[in-house]
Amino acid sequence: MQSLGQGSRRRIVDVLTLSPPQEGIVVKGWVRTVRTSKQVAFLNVNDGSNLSGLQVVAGEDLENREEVGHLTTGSAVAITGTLVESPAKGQAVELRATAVEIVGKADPDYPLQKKRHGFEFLRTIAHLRNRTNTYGAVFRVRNALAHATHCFFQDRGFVYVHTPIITASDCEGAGELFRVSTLDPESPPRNDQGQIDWSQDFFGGSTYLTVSGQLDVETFALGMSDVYTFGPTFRAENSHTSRHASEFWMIEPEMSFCDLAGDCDLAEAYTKHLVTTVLERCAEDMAFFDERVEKGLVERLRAVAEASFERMTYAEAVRRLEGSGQEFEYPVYFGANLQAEHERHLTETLVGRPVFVTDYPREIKAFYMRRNDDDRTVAAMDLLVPKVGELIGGSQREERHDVLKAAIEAAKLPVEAYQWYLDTRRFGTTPHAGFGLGFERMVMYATGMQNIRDVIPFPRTPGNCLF
RNA sequence: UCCGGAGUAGCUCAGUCGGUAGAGCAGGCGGCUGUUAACCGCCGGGCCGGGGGUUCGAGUCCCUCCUCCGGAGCCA
Repeated sequence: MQSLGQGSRRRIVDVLTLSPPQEGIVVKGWVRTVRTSKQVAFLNVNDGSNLSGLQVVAGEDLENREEVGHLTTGSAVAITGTLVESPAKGQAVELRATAVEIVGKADPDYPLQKKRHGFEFLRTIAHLRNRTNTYGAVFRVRNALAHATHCFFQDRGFVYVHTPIITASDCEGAGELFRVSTLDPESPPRNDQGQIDWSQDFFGGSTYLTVSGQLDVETFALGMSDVYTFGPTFRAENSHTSRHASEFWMIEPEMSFCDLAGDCDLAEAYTKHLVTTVLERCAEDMAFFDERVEKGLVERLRAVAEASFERMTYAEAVRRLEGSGQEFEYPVYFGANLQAEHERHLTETLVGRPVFVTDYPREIKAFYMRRNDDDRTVAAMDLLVPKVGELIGGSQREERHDVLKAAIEAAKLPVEAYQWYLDTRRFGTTPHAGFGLGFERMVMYATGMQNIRDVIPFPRTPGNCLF
């Protein structure tokens, strides 16, 4: 039996690097366009390995030339032929077909056409949209960013920790949770007071989908030094914005024996590594985004790769914003959470490049952030970047047992549920720090795409869980 | 959840003052000396988001609901 593995075909991106002529080349992919004239038919075939695809020429001598000329967009084909220099403009080489096997025809109602579609429509056919120029490029870049993430941390000796998806506690009070339950919703068991008795649920108590792997990964840092987690995260927030999804991916590194400045150093190096890698590895796709999605994108990213990021305290940021003369919808004052409009103005206008804002008032930050000596701020940092706003949020963690316990109590969280977390502060605690990066935010930043639903393969948002 | 905008052919859209529903692309058929979002000709294609109202008459005006988009909040 003949094998149909990868060995029997070549990726188009690789074929394009060969110097013609080359006989006996086999490519397989999907037809993007068909142009037919009396003698010749031209197919643009794309296998997802690059943006431009390969021009295939079906000449008169081809046995099934008639059938090939009637191929519809979206059909799957396997082509054997000779790679030759192209006599026409538009491409350097083309594949002169000696055989075209029609592997899978596309019905005439194939929804993708040889023209621009709106992103809104393409979201309704998320199972097919990876076959378009834009989404193919998005998902190649997304892949490159994921790979670059692992390379960056692995090269620095970080251990990849798979933190759990199902959790028992509302980790940090970060947003609404999705409950995980196997109880019968029609008739759940009830206690004496008539309330649902969650102790009879699958795990013997209430469980939820994770909103952050941070607390779990912290415990690994306090034993394995440098670690990171990279996985799906879930928020049941009813947000209708272009920047929020109910299911998204998050990268959370955590380092022991590290302070806030070291945390910023890592965040800056990581961001630059991602940007540099994607410019190098996805040059064709990035040029496409630069031309069709956001003019000046490549230049903007290059500047990020070379700039040194500004660092300023929250207090200074507030002073700069107050003194900027800019009118804001929401007032700026010490103690206020920086609004999206403030963050954008700071990084885009006042600083003009990425900026770390550090040392926020402790009232507006999470309980686990380390209290500063001034007693009113915590060792938190946000990385703000032009166009997107907050890209990374991190902090040095509170390593002092009693201070942490008091913070949990002050936040009105159940101390019992955090006993395991507090344990790490009793058994060899160390200063440690980490941050979280919403992966889709990074993909948006790198591609210039404006909507989170267009950078994740199958977006989940309130009221929408198709595919 | 709040504020704003939009729903017309498979897609992208036009539709004047309220008076019989339009184009381009896609699809089908044919033509064309190697095309580049090819080009030329012909053909098929509509619950004008749903419901209610005003009117002799509603895609168009009013009410209501739904969905989508943008922004805000929440956050990543």
